[in-house]
Amino acid sequence: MNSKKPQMGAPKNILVPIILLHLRDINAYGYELMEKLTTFGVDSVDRGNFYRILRQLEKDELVTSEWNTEENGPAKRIYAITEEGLSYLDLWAGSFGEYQKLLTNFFKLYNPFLFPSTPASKKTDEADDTND
Amino acid sequence: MNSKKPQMGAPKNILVPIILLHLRDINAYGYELMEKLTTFGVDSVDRGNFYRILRQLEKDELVTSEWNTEENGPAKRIYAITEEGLSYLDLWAGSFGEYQKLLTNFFKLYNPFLFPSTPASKKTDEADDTND
DNA sequence: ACTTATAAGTGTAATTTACACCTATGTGCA
DNA sequence: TGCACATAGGTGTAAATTACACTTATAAGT
Repeated sequence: MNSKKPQMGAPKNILVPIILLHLRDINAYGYELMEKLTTFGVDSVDRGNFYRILRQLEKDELVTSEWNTEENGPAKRIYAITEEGLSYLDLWAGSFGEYQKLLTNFFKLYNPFLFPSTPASKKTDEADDTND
Repeated sequence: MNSKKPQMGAPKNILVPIILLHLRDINAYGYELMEKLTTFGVDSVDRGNFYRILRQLEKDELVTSEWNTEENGPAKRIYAITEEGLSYLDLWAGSFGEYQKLLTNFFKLYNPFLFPSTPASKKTDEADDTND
């Protein structure tokens, strides 16, 4: 059994469901996954942490892995999702609705007039990444 | 200056923007805020942590506080949002778009057919808390 | 006086994350 | 050959965050 269920309120580690989601489609190794996540929208994944997450997922039996020494270069540890992993993914996606409700509430209160269901009239435009 | 800006990737403490959002409308004390958050959709706020967050917000000058000893019962520490707090709130709400994009990507990949604009056919139903 | 509800706060262990570093393989090249 | 470099996986550990339990204090009801 997995020792940690997706406890809502705030998604502590969104990397986990994203990793599982990618593994649902294709088996992949860590380095490969990190690249995919970057194109997916995750900015700067910490490599050290990432590998540790993968090992933890394997401990929790949400994924399995085996070495691939066929190709050139360093050996790759190929990960595959398990049935349990698929269940976890569904569970997460389902219970995530709670969090989404919270966010909907937030934006309703934040700006009751410009509700983000019509992103046409976003006053922030594209230049909103002005974080110092 | 605030020592911590809303660093995207994953909202570590969604309580902060929610607190500020409520304080934008009305000045309130901690206990009161906690009740509001519960109705808002936040499940089980840890009291200890909550008060500590408020003090931290004050240190960061996103809010100010003063004692109210007028009314009966224990003295209340009334919080009010500052200009900096308002700025922070806007900054958070703006940069949160990145995270939302991530979530949109997730659900696009999770189920390309049933996009979560129609949550009618959720197969997980309500009875999904069958964890250990 | 004692109990309960409200209000704010502290102590601290566990968890999570960030940052830096380490091992190892293969390729290119000088 | 020997060195730098890119890939691939991994560890150590301090900082940050969170969860859980506990404490102080005021007022109301009995």
